[in-house]
Amino acid sequence: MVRAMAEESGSRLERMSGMLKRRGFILPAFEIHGGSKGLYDFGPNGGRLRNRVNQIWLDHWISLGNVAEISCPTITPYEVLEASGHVGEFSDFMTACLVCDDVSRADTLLENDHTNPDSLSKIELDNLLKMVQPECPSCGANQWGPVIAQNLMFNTTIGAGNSGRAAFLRPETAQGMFTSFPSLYRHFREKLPFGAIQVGKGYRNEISPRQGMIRLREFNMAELEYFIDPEMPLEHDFTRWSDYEFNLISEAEGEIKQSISAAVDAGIIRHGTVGYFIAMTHDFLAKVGIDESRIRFRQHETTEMAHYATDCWDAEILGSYGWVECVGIAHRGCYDLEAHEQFTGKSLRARRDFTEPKQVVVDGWTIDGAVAGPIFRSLANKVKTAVEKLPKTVDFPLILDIDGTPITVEKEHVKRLQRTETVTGEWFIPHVVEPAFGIDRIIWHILDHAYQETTKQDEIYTLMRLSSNIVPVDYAVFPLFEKDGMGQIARMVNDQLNSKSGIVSTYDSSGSIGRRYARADEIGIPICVTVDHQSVEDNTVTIRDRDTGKQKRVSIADL
RNA sequence: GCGAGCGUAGUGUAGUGGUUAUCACCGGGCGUUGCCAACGCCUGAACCCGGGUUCGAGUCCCGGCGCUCGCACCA
Repeated sequence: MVRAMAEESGSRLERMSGMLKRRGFILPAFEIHGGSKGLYDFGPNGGRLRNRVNQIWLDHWISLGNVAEISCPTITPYEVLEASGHVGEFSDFMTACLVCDDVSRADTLLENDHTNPDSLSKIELDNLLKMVQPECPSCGANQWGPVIAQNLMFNTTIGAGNSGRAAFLRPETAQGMFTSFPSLYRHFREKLPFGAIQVGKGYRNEISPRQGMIRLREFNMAELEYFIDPEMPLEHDFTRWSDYEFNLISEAEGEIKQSISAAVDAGIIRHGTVGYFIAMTHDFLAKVGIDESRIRFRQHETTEMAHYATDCWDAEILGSYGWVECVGIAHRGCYDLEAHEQFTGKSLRARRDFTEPKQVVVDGWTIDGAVAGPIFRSLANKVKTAVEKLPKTVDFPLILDIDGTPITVEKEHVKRLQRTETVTGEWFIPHVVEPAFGIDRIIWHILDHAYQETTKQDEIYTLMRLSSNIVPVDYAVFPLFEKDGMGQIARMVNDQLNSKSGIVSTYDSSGSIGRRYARADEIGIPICVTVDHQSVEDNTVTIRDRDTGKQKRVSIADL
């Protein structure tokens, strides 16, 4: 029984994949050259469907009112992804033997020469490799080429030859939004919370892409980075969802059905904004035609979460491959902005005014610039910083340790510093809540959920019950026959529909009328318009609903 | 990356070394039919790539590429 079901669903998957290829939804890319694993085309129907999904996604988040769309390059300099932690987490450092071309992991080669080679940077590995000259495990030589970060990110070079700058194709769109933070902060008049969204391509050089559209090497992603002040009270309105029970799998409670506000109040969802985005994500998925009963939200185990995240929920969708994670909603704390700030020294902060200004009494020492400056020269600034940290009770002269050098500070080098400052606010690194959508995986499940097989005269009849929000073609126009003027009327109706903005209509006159309806059903065209003999008399046509097959007669003018 | 299986028209397939590669659906044209894959005629379209064995390879062998499944990997 179970086996029979498995075989049944297996062949359904095969028939569906065949149909998606035949009808130009999704197909293997570059197939005439043998194809390439993990790369797919969206065909003439899939292309438009993808575009409409992207557009709905953008509109969905922009409707929040404090979210802006941006677009960043996919080519990303090495340093950006080094700062974000991707180089360390995402890749292995490889080096090629100059004699036999065999590639080895640099840290493995240096295992006997360093206590923790895994922790070394690329430059450190390069240097240590030149110094140690370890033996090549395959040929015994000891000449090594430059260290290259390799694996899950695609390497590339900006510019030509030796002067080129190391770079990657981005593994996610997020980093561009973090590095654009100063511009976003100004755009939003320096007021949190606000968000940046972006749809675009991401690249991961997966070791072994599998399962069709589920793991790709180049994929469409859509991410929102929502910047918040961790100390500001949240203002999320959950009333829209007060009657809706979400499928949640929480770390503590297991599988439960609960409203979002209840789950947030109970602390199951650890942050209100995460809860709000879970609800928003659910609405988006429903809008593009995902079956609501096949959506669930699963909380990451504490051990499975990235070390900096405080809460993370995946939206999982049930389809032909089981439950697949399609959206990740993570509270990332201040990790990303802080990482870029530390790496670049540029401020990525927002300002928070105190409710009442604070009086800060400064009572200590500082250097007397006129005297100490010429004496300490380039160290003067560091001496000043050190002196200002001293308590007011110290006696001079005293010896300070500046970068490992003992410096004697005489009484005439310093002066008392006493003043009262009024501090009106403080700078802090905003926290980030990030919903990240795998568009291809979502599209796969849209197609999977829409694909329906019924039986008609002992044959399998295929119907795509796509949401009219995202169908690639909105109308099909058929002349019952292409004679007696029906063809001309049908062409005119088709032109009229196509001239409307955002509407796509196709004209089809080949084969019997039933065959044309069947073709339209397989693409998921919601409305078929048929021009018949009566149309010639009174300018009416029949319109047929895809899902019910029901027809009614309307005037051409009313279309 | 390792192991196993597979690769034939757009799709699904038949083909155990021997004519011009099977069948169905499919696509296009014409005809016919008063609305749900009807029918007739005509027509289009394939052995993944490269080597080898052989008089002869879609078929056997080797390598590559791709697909599927397990193991590993999957911020």
